[in-house]
Formats: sequence, structure tokens, C-alpha cells
Amino acid sequence: MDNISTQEKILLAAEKVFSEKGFGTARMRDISAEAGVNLALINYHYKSKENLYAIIMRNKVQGLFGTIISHLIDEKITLEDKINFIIEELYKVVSADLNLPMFVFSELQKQDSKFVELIPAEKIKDSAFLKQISARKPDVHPLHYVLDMLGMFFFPYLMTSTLLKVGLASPEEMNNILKERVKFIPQWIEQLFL
Amino acid sequence: MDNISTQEKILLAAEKVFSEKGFGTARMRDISAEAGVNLALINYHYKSKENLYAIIMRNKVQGLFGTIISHLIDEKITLEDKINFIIEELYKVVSADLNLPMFVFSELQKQDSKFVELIPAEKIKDSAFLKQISARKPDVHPLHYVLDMLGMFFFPYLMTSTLLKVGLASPEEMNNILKERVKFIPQWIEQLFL
DNA sequence: AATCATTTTAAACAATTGTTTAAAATGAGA
DNA sequence: TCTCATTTTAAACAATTGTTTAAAATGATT
Repeated sequence: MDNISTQEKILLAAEKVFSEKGFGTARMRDISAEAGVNLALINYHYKSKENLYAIIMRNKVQGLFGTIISHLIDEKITLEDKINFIIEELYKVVSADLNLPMFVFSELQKQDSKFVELIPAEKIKDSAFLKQISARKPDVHPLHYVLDMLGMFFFPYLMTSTLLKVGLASPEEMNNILKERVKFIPQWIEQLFL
Repeated sequence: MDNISTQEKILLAAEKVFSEKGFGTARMRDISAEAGVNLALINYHYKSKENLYAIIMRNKVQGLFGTIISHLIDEKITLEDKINFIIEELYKVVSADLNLPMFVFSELQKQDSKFVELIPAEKIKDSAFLKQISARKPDVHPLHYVLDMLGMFFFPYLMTSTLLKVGLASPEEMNNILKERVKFIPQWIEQLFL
């Protein structure tokens, strides 16, 4: 607790407050209180609220998309292996940061988000992944299966806190479900290709 | 444009601004400008920003969950018909209001959201829907398939504006995909039950 | 010890923002 | 036309909020 620098304290507190409240509702005073640090230190170390948010969001977006992009473009590994890899990698990232999907996706959806450009669209566009999908299902738009896979994976994380709050699942139940899906989703996707 | 009352002008403008910017970032002045109406009229007609937001969010949440709940609890119709109904109904609601899913889900996820209580959790919990799913797949948690279905349906809407912004799909392409999924998703879910 | 850059603090500032006020405009009913 | 409730307007208010400032504390180097 003391071995951690002021900069890091602020960054961790800001991550928490921003992802809980969103940029607009988050207050610099919330962050300073959460970090246990003087208000002015945030501006001293990070210049401005916007800058602090940008640093955090850039990391989150790259943490999310950076993990899978290398797998997507790999021509050598099979479609089945790709799907397995991607789901496993995403699980590693997201299970350590359950709010990450909602935090990132709600930011990207905003009118003038400055972070969409961090998504390697061109690489995805002509990735081996999309070609391999089209080879399996030539008459269906490959995006369908990408949306299936990512929807099956991410949607539960977007809904977890809601499901817990209304009592539709217990924390242990949800943890189990989220973990089980890592092996289920690749199987399900393969079924869709038959 | 003139046949519409001031109250309605404000409501429509507020819906747009809130769903584009979120509660925290939305400004009363943004709403008054969007509505083409004097700033003070918002408080005159709707008392406060919070109250206005609550009115809108309550409508959105009920518009989303109200449509499907009656189908969920119906004991008579088959699981296949239920799935078809639900997806078709959701499509009617959401295709007329593309931002609705992100607007509602991001609100429900917030720490102290006052709108989670609008979700009829008990009715869902002991709905015929869940029982019918368990009858098909006794050893898999039924939530898995609910999450599959809703994930496949909602996730594309959560990603649409992002996909368009990065150029991974054209508007017409996305419209087509979203429409096609209404018939695809029930077929896919049935495949998962085999 | 002395020096000096870095870090921290308390206070204040300037701008923004939700809300209120009091007067003016509008419009329906007598 | 007069009356009176409703609606609209411009202005101001009070609170909040991101940021800055100037002094104090800290800590490493000589």
C-alpha cells in the first residue's frame, strides 16, 4: 500500500472511478478521495482530467484489441484453433477486469470518441480469420459469425452486475458460467458452421 | 414541427442528448438547444435533470423488458416459438431506436442504478422459458442459452456505430445483417440444442 | 549542512452548470 | 374587453467542478 507511487495510486483510483461512473459523472475529487491523495496532485501528475482519461482508455482499448489481433491475421493456424485462442486470451484479459468490456464499448459508441482509431480495422478487414470463416460459409456474411462469437463472449460481462443485482444469479454461479463459456463458445461456434 | 408540444420537444431532445452523451456529460443547455426551447422550460416542465432522465430511462427499460416478459412466462407456446417471438419483438423495438441497448445496459450496470428494480427478475426466474431450456439441456446452466440468444441479438447493436466508424461495415451492410439475424438467431439457437 | 529540484498541500480561482426568479407573453373563458 | 391561469423569456443565482497558485515539505546530491 505504501510501496505504490502516487502516480500509480491516482491511475488505479481513476480507473475505478471512471469505469464505475463514466467520464462525465466522475469527479476529480472522487478520484483524489479514492486514491487517498491531494486533489491538486492529479493535475500535477496527469495535467488534466481528459488527459488522465485518455491514458487509461488508450490502455484499455489496446489491452482488449491488442490481444486478439495477432491471432486474427495468422494464416497458419486453423479456424478452430484461432477461435480457441481468441476466447482464451480474451478471458485472461477480461476476467481480471470485469468492467473492461462495458467501459470500452460504451466509450467507443460515443458520438465523437477519439479512441475508435485505435482499432486496427484494416488488419481485421483482410485478416485470415474472416477469409477462413467465408471459406466455411460462403453465402453468409462473415461478420455474422464474428458477432456471434464476440456477442456470446462479451454480453455476459456486460450483464453480470445487472444479473447479480436483480438476483438472477449468484456471484459464484456467474463466475462458473463465465469460465465454462471459454470451452463452450468454441464448441458452439463450430456447431454453427455445420 | 409545430404540432408538437414543448413538453414533447424537450423529451425527444433529451432522449437524443442523454443517449448520445450519457447523463453526466449531457448538459441542460444541450437539451434546450436541441429542442429549440428556452433553458428554463426544461425545469418548468420536468422539474429537474434527474427527473427528466428518470422518466426517459423508465420508459426505455420497460420498453425493452416489457415486450418479452409476457412471452417468457407463457406455458403453452413451444420453446422454438418463444425464441422466434422474442427475437422478432426485440427487433421491432430496437430497430426503431438503435441506441436503446447501449443506453439501457450501460445505465443498469452503474453502481447505484435505480432502474434495475424495473426488471421483473422473479417472473424471469421461474418462467416457462428457463424450464423449457433446462428440459432440453439438463446438464448445462440455462442461463448459458439465454446469454447466447441475447448476446447474439444485442451485441451487434452495441457495436454498430463502432463498426461503421472504423469502416468494418457500411450502413446498408449493417442494416442487412441486423435484419438477417432475426431469422438466423432462432436457427442458431436450435442448433445449439441438438 | 546546504542546495536545489521534486513533490505535496491548502486555498483560491474561473468557468461551468442546474436551478430559480420575476417579469412578460400567450391564450382561453366570461 | 377583461381576467386569470398557463407558458415563455432573460437574467441571475448558488453550487459544483476542473484547474491554478504559492508556499511548504521532502529527498537526493554535493
